[in-house]
Amino acid sequence: MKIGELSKKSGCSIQTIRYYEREGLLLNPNRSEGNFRLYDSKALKQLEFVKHCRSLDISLNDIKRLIELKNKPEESCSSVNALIDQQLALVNKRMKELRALKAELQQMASACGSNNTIEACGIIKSLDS
Amino acid sequence: MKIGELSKKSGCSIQTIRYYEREGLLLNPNRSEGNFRLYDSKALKQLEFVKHCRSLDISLNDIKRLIELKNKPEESCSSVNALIDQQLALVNKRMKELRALKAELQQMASACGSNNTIEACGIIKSLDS
DNA sequence: ATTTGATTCTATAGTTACTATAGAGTCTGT
DNA sequence: ACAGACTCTATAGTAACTATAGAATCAAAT
Repeated sequence: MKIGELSKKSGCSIQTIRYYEREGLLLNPNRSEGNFRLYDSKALKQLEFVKHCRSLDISLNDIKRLIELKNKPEESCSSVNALIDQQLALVNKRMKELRALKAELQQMASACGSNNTIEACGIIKSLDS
Repeated sequence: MKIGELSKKSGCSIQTIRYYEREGLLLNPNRSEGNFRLYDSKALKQLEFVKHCRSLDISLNDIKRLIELKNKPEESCSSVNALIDQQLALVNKRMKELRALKAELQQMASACGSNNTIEACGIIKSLDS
C-alpha cells in the first residue's frame, strides 16, 4: 500500500508518517518505480506500536529505545519496566501540578462575580499579588 | 537595576526576560549609556504578573490579552472571567487525559514481573496489541 | 592606566512533536 | 492527451523557552 492508505489505516497523518521515518522510528520502506513509498502490514504494525506508545505520551526518543529493545528478544526486560515506571512517575508529577493549578484557578474564579469593572476584578487582583 | 538583578529578583532567566520583551509582554525598558537595559520596581511587578500567569499555565498570548485588559480598568471584567474559565476547562481536560493514561500505564506495569526476557515481557505485549 | 573578570548586548540556532506549504513529479481514469 | 488525485522533497512554522557565539561594556584590582 501507499502512504495515503497507511495513513488512513493507522490514523496518523501522511506528514507524521514521513516524520517518524526521518526520525528512525519506522524502517525505510521500499519504493515504487516512481519513488512512492510502499508499505506492508508489518509496517502498519510498527506504526501502530509507535502510535500506542505516543498515546501513553512516551517520547519519541524513548519509543526508539523500546523498538531497539524489542529487537533483542532474549535480553532482560528490566529496562522496559524502568521506562514505564519513569513514565508513570512523570504522569504522577504532572497530575500533582495540575491539581494545584486547578485549585488556584477555582479560587480565582470564585473571587470575581463577573460583573465587575476590571479595576475591581478579584481575578486581576489575585494575579497581581 | 540591570537585567541580572531583575532576573534574580523575579526568578526568570535573563533570556526569558529578553524573550518576553520581544514578545511584547514587557515594556521596552530604558537603556543606559552603554545600551544596558534599566528596570524599575514597576517592571519587576509586570514581570511577576507574567510569571504568576505562567505558573497557571496561561499562554503568552492570553497573558498579553490580560495585560491589555488591565490597561482598561473601567471596562467589564467578563472577558477575564471567561479566560480563567477556559483555562480551568483546559486543566480539567488534561487531568482527565492523565487519569486514563495513568490507568493504562499502571496496568502495563503490573503485566510484567520485571524478570522476564523481552520476548515474554507483558509490557511489550500490551504495547504490541 | 591597564587588565581581568563579570555582565550585558544582538542575532541565531536548538528543543519537541508535529503541521503546513511550495513546487515538482507520478499515477489513474476518461 | 489531459484533468485531478496522489506523492515526492525541502523548508518553514508552532510554543515557550534555552543555549550559543562573538562583540561590547563595566567595575575592581594592579
